[in-house]
Amino acid sequence: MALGKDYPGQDCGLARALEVIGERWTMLVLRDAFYGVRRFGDFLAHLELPRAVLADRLAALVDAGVLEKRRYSDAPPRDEYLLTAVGRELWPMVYMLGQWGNRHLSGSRPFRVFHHSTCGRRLDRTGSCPACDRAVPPTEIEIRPGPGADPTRTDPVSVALRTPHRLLTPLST
Amino acid sequence: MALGKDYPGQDCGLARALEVIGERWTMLVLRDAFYGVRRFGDFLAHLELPRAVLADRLAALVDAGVLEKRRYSDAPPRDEYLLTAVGRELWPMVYMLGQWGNRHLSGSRPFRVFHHSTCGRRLDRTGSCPACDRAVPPTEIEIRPGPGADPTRTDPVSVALRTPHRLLTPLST
DNA sequence: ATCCTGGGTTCAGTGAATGAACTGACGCGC
DNA sequence: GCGCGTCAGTTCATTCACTGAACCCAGGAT
Repeated sequence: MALGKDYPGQDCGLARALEVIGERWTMLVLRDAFYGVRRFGDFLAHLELPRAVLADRLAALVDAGVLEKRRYSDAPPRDEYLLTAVGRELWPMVYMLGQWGNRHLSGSRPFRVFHHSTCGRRLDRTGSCPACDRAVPPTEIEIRPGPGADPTRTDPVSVALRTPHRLLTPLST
Repeated sequence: MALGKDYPGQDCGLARALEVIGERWTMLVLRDAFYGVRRFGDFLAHLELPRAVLADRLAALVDAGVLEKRRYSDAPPRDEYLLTAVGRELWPMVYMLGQWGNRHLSGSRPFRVFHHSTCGRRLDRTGSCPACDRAVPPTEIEIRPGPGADPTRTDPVSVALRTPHRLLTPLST
């Protein structure tokens, strides 16, 4: 968002939340993090956003405690970005917003569908399993390609997501 | 958001949703609409955003079918903005994001608290009533001032929200 | 020694947000 | 009829964030 990313006059938790995750691209970065994306280059290729913006967003999310930057290799030095416990609490909002968009704005052909990995049932619009009758945490969710998925994309993330995948687990490599 | 508000490469319901409600100020406009704000001037005074941005956001939300513009007076000509059924489906996201912000970013003093109007119990973090054990629709929610509310604001919306108020019902005038 | 890869930073150009000023339709008091 | 006030915008110069391309640097690989 341009010119002042915060909302100083709003005495409201929503305004505080939007100051952290309300900027352009940020929610999509988080979505990818839930999908298992951890590395700068993977975010970059999948989201097709300017590198400078990605670097800024990742740093802001780390700063806010939503992501954690962790070194997974010293030679060469490589870092990965992981959702913290605070960040993982955002899953219901990310999921429900995506479902809302699918229902009303996507011609109702879902791009990806989400199943409860332990029982196989497809999640309802609130993110609950109709069989188990409870909200399913992201660690128990399997993402599968849906009928609307774009088959032409060749970036590593799009390719990896063409096969079923458990949320929060890394995307190969 | 600056320079392209959409995410053309993202084959995802979340991206579609963010193109509609992901711009700066838009979620706060929706929050106010749930609180009962309906008129241009009330949004303007409560959100303290530039008039041009408000006009743009309201028009975009009407265009997307999230809000409905309805004439409530012919002389003088006056319109009000109401949430449509599609827009009202966004309540869980607005509520849960606000709760997440309260928990992690607001020093944990909530600005406003939400109760189930039929039984009086305070809603949990998912927007459900602990007593009735179900998700509460916004029409059954009463908003009350919380301990962190700013007592210095004098705009009509802030003043009206200092007394308990049912969501989606108009704020006096 | 040179190339390649991953993960950035720098920088000019663009376009959206800002805030103040202006417009226009109408109601009201005189 | 005339001025004043209100509501809902539109216009416009300025400011600042996003964009995309170029550049940088560390550490293998060749």
